[in-house]
Amino acid sequence: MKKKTTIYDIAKKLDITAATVSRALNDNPKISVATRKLVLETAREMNYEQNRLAKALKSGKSYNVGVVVPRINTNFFGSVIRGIEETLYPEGYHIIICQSHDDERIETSNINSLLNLQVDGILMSIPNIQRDNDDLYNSVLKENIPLIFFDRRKDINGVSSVTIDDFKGAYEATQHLIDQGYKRIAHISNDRRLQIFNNRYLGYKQAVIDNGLEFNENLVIEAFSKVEEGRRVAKTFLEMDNPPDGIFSASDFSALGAIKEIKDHGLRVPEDMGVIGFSNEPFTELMELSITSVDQSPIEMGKLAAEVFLEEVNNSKNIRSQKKVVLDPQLIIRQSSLREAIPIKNDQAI
Amino acid sequence: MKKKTTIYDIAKKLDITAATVSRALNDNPKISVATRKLVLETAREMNYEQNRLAKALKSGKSYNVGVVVPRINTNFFGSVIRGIEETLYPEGYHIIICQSHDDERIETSNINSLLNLQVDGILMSIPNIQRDNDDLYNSVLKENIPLIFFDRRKDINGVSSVTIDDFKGAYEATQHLIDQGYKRIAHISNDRRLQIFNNRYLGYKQAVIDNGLEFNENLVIEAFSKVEEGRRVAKTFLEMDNPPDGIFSASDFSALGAIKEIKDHGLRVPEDMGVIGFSNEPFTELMELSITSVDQSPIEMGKLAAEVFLEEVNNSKNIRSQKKVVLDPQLIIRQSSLREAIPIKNDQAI
DNA sequence: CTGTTAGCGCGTTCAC
DNA sequence: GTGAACGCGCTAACAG
Repeated sequence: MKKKTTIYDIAKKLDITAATVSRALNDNPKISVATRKLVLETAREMNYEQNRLAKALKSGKSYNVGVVVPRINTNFFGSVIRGIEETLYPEGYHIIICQSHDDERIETSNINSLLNLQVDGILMSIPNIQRDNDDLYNSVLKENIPLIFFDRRKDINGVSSVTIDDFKGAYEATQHLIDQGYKRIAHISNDRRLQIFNNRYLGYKQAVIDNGLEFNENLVIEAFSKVEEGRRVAKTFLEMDNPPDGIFSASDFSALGAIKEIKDHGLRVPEDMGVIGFSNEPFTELMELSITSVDQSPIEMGKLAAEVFLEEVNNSKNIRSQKKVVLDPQLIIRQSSLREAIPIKNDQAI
Repeated sequence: MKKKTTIYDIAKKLDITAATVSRALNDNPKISVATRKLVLETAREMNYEQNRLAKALKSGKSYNVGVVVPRINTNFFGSVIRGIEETLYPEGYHIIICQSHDDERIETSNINSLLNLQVDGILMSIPNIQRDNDDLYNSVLKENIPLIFFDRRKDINGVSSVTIDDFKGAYEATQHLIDQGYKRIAHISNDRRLQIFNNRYLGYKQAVIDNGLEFNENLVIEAFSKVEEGRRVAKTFLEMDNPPDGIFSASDFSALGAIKEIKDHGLRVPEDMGVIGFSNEPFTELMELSITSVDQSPIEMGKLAAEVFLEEVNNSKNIRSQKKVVLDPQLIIRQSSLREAIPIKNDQAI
């Protein structure tokens, strides 16, 4: 274990006191230019590096931020974290990752553990199935450390959030289907206790109503974000007496499942049925029949969440801001919803 | 800022000394059962939590491990990190993530930064394009903290690694193509200064030779792991006087590009040409024409890397182990290489 | 068994 | 401007 050089080492060498070295290193105004220069030079010579643990213990600020996500190996969360890391690393912060596995108890453990590490902030998406962890979130606020939700948020007094406008994304997707001539639009939903899914549902519903179409609750079925689930729901739709001719899904995976099922039933996409997913997962672009989807710009979302954190941590510590940043979703039009041979407006379509 | 209870608080309350409290909390043998019980109880009452920063400062052990990957938002790296986190979190460790962006200078910054945080170990994949950062890796070893490479490794004295057997994976993929009746197998390679790609190349080559086929260097072309790159290389292959009828690609993305290009040339996959990728990216399974690929079991790889770290950190600190764990790759046979209507042996195929 | 003391590395009073 | 002294929270060494 090679010993690191401390401020004492360089103090001894220069025959001054450690306090002076500390001041020189921290740009303290009351110090002579000469000694500062001297200290900085010898610090470099001796490969001095500040011990961040000691500083953290002393100051209470660790320059670490905690990030809690249900799981890390999905394109969406991975990309958000990427955005967070890229914004915070240049500012001297490090990212500590925890996975909640959509489990409230693990989430509680994660957050307590992060608090104990004296993280300077926590950025997170709440678990999928969660009843009431408000006390937990409030305990973070009580410690006066910024808490920021991204994507899967919840209304908590004092907690900022960065999301996309799910309502708008869903509305535009549904509108696009209607514009393409589909007359009877169904919706594959997901657990609507989560705001994001409820908002997508509401956006869909509003678009249907605004276009003078009949809103039918039977055309809305919840499903997990899985291919098989999409198949299951599509099967139900197809076996109806009066089946839909368009599907807006709150998930790309269930959208894909729906497409597979539709084809297996001998129908064509997009000729007979139009399908749109949500999230713009990489595979939606790669498919032979590319899938129209709503992009959530996750990297951007991560960057913004990080920026909100930086604002909160740098500004007045006492005023809880509770900022709400809402990103614009972007409909990426691809083959699965393009029945009409209209010119493609969106240059991001293939 | 609500003050946390420290061992002093509980010492004062019990009218004993902080050292005793510390001993009680740390299962020190020389302490009476009575006081231990008393301490533990009041600790719980007062919601005491050990300050890990103070402990780290004192002990030099932070219970943090650093993970450095080129980028986090890919299925492979995300899954490895997932495996690492799931293994280390129950042991009380936290994961600090850094992205090197395949840049040596950022990598250097990452590692120095992690050392400064006094991480107890560093788990990483080396950057794609890298000349010689051996000094950097050795500086980690000099501090006597475990360094473990996963996937993208390099031979460094004292550094353990967890990889899959790329040679074997490539060999089996190529063999499978030959077994399916393809006679002239080409290879889309990648930067072979990286061991993984060189080993895939060697495995391919050996399989070709072992089967008595002609090995032709012209049938090996390097490409980045991108769809367009796969198209480019496939185009070159198809325009040859004597084009190949099978392609083993070191990447799923270039394999997909190749398939798209082949189809655009009016040929069929797998009837006219067989294609196999590498990594078992999620999309390979989802495609309408599902793609045969080599699975690298990334989550397992992460778990093993974490276990190797735990061994090294728990065992004798002075002996550098340099363990080499090699995982078995698994060929996932799907449609893109299945010309013969043979029964599918692999139950993981669709 | 338990109390006392000291130190991990740093920043920050308070004097001078 | 600079030095001396202290404390962040915890643990290890030495007493007793």
